[in-house]
Amino acid sequence: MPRNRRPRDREEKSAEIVAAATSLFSEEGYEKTSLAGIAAAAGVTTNTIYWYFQDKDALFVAVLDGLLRDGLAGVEDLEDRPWVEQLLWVVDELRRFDKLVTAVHALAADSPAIDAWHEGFHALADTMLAEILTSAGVPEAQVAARTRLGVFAVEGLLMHELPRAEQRQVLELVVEGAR
Amino acid sequence: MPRNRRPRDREEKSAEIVAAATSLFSEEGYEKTSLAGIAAAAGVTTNTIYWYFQDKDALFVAVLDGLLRDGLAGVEDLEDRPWVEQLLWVVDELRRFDKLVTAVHALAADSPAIDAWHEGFHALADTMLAEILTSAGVPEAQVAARTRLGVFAVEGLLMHELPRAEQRQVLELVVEGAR
DNA sequence: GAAGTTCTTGAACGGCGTGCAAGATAAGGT
DNA sequence: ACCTTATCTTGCACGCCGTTCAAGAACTTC
Repeated sequence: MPRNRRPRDREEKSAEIVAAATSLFSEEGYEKTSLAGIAAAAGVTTNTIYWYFQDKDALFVAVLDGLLRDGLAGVEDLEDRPWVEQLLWVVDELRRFDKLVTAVHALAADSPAIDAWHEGFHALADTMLAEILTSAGVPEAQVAARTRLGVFAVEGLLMHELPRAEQRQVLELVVEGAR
Repeated sequence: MPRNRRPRDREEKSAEIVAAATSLFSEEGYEKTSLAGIAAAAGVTTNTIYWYFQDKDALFVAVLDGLLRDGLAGVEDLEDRPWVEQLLWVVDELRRFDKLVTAVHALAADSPAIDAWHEGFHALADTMLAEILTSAGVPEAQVAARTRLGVFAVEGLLMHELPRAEQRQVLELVVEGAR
């Protein structure tokens, strides 16, 4: 009884599909990207995708996981910069995938898998932002509420284009008066 | 040369379609609502919708316009209440249509009609919130930035469920420190 | 009635996500 | 060397979607 064929293939092929899906989802958005298009870009058949992923949502979650992993890798070397600059960096980074941001919010209500990813992402984002605000001098009693406001501010900046100066103004208001 | 058949029908029928579309869009969201379902609920054929509206997006905009008109009608009698309560009322009101909120953000990038409605809505919202903040004592120089932060806060509260007390905390931060 | 406009429908198209049964590929056991 | 078995790939089909177009029905005016 042979246990497997080529244990390597699984990861490689699925990574190729995720790569193709990542660029198409990012460029065209979730709804306008078809599995047929992803399959063609990855050089496989549509149905092959179904061997590696349960459905379109599961593939989308895999894309999100990959982007999050890559994004976290770039966070390392900016810990010592001013907190506003850190947030602006995050805004710039996420802005490249603004179509995915709105897609996540739209799909979370219907897809448990995407909803779970969304909750996990916010838990992580809340933790990181709370640390930033704490080291920026926000008193402990205010960190929770200001963290939520900060997350809303970042999300707002993602979905509505604003000049750099006004982006900075909005972010500064998140800690203003907190000393 | 007969000029028209029954000038009344146009508005009545289109209003019936919009009514059916409003409830279905609100309950199921944009993507999960089919024109066939709307047509059935309105007692017409799918293709009849195309006589009154150019496409699904145009019908959606008509739904948004109707909801906005109804919503503005309820705003009148709360001008003298505290500004936080006013915003919480808006949050409650919009929360009933949270699926439409995410849908608008997701569709605006692809549909010029929806994008135009979105911009118009924000122009209106900015004006109203700016008035509220001004009469709440925010200095003129800070009104613009705090208005934007306030809009982001409201949108955030729409898309992420929070206990009432924390909703109030977040909103209060929007003017805190402004005197 | 005939003409002409307004509204409604039937039939069809291409594309979508997805399921299922058959086929290819390569490993292990004998 | 074969045959079994697990892994992977594909072909084919289904039902639903938004949208189009040409044909028909309903009604107003002449």
